Amino acid sequence: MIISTKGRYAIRVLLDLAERCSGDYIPMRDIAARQELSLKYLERIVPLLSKSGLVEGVHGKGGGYRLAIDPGECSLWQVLILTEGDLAPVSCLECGAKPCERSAACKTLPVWKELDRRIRDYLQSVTLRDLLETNPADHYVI
Amino acid sequence: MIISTKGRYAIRVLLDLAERCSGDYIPMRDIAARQELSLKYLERIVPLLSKSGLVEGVHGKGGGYRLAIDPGECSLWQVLILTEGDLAPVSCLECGAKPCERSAACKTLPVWKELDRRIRDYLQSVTLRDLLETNPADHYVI
DNA sequence: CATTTACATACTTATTTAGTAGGTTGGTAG
DNA sequence: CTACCAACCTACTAAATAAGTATGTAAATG
Repeated sequence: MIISTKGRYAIRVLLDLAERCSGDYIPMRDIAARQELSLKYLERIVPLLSKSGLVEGVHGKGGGYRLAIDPGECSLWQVLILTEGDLAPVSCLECGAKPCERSAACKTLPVWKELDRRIRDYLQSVTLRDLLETNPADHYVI
Repeated sequence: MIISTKGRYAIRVLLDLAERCSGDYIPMRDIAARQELSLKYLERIVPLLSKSGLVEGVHGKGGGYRLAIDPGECSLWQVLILTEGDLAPVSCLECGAKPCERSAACKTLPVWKELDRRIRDYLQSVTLRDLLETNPADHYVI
């Protein structure tokens, strides 16, 4: 598993916000209820999105969150690196990993790099808007 | 991280065996030394490959392991599912995960399925032989 | 029978995951 | 001004996973 609940929930919150972007602020309490997720847990996740300017939060009555970006301009990759920190498929590619002495001769490293690239490419190619337009019923398992 | 040391070490062991497949049995002690990996840890990993017929082990003096398959016929995916059990990018896709009640309406699920498919496709497309032929120096980071 | 090597089981230590608990800060309505 | 609401912060916890170690047993060879 590369992507934990943190990243998945973050995307669901953003989609929920995108689906009802009237300009009003939507309290996390509502989103947690709709998405059937722990409010307390979401309250730990969403500030990560807030700090990076993906959403803006307003305190107090009538407050809540509002999408601060165009869903078409926000890729899943962008969201996931905020919450997961890193999506490296192997620990040797994690940012901050101490450089491996065998890397120059490592026959497997190129595969991990290519896998990493493919994962990043795909997740960068999918935006929140793409998911909004998705009708899950259109997809069937092959 | 989807792929732990278990899977990565398994591949390195298989490559080591493939590089010197004279028909002789090669003791894990030698491979551990060459690859600079813990012998004891490898002794826990390699039986997984042995049970599935990727390698054959022979006890006693002159014993060790020998590749039992054609490196060109063995994909990395095949090796990794043996050692990792599962390479699902999200827990909802892990085999044995309890089916999610929201899955029919879940707008994110198709993305995870497609990501899963791309990871599997790539890892199925790379064989041990491909890695043998690899000269790591040919690859540069972009 | 002694040595060598594969194979098995149980433990350990650190980290990560998926939250909970309990508060503080800032803004709104009455 | 005060009650309320909602964002935000910090610390904690329980369970699982990762990455090994330790200590054996089983089988083959010389």
